[in-house]
Amino acid sequence: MPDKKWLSDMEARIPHDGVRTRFAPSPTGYMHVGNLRTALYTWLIARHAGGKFILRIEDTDQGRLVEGAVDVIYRTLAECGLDHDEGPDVGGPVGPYIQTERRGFYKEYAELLIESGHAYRCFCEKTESEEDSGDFDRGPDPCRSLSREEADRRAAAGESYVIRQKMPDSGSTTFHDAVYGDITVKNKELEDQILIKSDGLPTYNFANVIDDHLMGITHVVRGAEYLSSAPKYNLLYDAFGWPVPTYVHCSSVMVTDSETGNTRKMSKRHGDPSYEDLIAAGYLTPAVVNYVALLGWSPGGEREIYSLSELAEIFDIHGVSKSPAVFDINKLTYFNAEYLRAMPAEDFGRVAEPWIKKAVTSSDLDISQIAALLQQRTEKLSDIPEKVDFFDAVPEYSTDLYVHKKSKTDVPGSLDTLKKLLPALEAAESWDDETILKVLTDMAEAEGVKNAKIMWPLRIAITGKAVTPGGAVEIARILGKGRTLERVRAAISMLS
RNA sequence: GGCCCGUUGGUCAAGUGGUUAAGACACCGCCCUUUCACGGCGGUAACAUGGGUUCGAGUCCCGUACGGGUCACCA
Repeated sequence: MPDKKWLSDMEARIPHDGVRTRFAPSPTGYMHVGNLRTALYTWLIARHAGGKFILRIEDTDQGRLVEGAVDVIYRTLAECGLDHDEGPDVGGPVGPYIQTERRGFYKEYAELLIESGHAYRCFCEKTESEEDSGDFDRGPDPCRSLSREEADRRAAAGESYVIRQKMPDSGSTTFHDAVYGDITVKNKELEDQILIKSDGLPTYNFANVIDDHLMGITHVVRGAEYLSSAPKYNLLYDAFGWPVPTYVHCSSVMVTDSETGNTRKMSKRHGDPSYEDLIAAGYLTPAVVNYVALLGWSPGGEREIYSLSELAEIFDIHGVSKSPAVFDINKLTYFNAEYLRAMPAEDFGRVAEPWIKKAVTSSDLDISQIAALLQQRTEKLSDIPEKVDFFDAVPEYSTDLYVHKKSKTDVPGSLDTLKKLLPALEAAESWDDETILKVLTDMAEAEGVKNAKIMWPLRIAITGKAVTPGGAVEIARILGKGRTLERVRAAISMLS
């Protein structure tokens, strides 16, 4: 490699201070569950080793930039607690951290490769409109090598050319992956991939190698879709004489297609949930993070609930699985319910309040008391509104609800119960659980029946629902005496 | 189609030559109980397949099937 000043300057900037990992998304969409998992594993590897986690934006595809996508990345990482030590927003020793701001570098390195015979300039005759599709025998594009002079001439004339990596004609390349082990491919299977596009920007495959090296990345964590490109990366590292980082390829996150029943890779295109979708659907960030951590990785024991910092402590690449994992919303829901139940009551009240208010608008009802009823029975926050809508108003309901075998109730019996209950409740001097319960149990005793036979009709009368969070006593308490009596009267007239 | 990777119950998975093949979700049953839930107890359910190697294979090797990935001037 020729010794050029800029080259040694670049090398001099590279930190050698332990583990450095990077999350390198392209700002072209939203954070899918798979992306989030990759980011999480990348972060965990760094934190576990006490190393640095770097954010790099890969925006070399000018045609696919999506406005606001970078903000989604920042916001998601921040919400999930995946803090980065270096990145476009916080800077760092090896910036810039946005690839389009590094465009000058790539070309220089590509030129180095041309000088050493590992790459060549070329002009592709084939135009885009001629691209065939459907068959997989397309092979390399027909192109013509260009000398430097020709290339300069073309450039001056406003015409473009690309720089391709020259693959060896024979032999094989072996690379090591921390998850998959050693993988060997024949060099003749490798195509002369494009390094620098005609717009002067590097391809992902080239920019990645350059940046990972220049940023001192020790562990390259990425999706398994890059596994087949890895030999080409190795060849590039070798051509530059650079050390090859530890590869950590993670299998895909799959989803069961509701229509076909088959599994397929999760994708935005099919409407599979992104991180933001899950949050909007009432899932808690730590639950999502915890679940996603275990989707394709196992700590080995029986425990499943881990905080982010606990995950960082125990994370081990050896637990990463090779086979694709199916995203199971049921299990995520279970994790979410666990997190919801484990929250301090005040915290739950705070996160539940907006969801309760979607259905409960009466200002005189105590939202925190409703939240208390909900905490042990909520799997995801979005389930809340339909659970509590009756607080506002009793929905239309069938008298069939008064028929309950286990409580031994029927319609006429319920009417009778409610008629007797009304004056007893009216007579109550205070309105708390103890008082209300006593009214009900006293009546049950007087009638010589089980408590349930009294409570069931009352609960139906004041809620109009077969299933409610909490029982008759608690709901009557929250409703207040006035509203409870009003509803009992309404039920009596309805049944009469 | 070529190349690469994978395959333990419906799902996530433990398991690194000798186990009655964990555990969790989901599902079912029972108990608890003022509905539902929570909680407790129990249950159904798996090593894709055929050959090797070995005293012995879910664990190692080969084939087959199935699944996934890749074969872009996208990442």
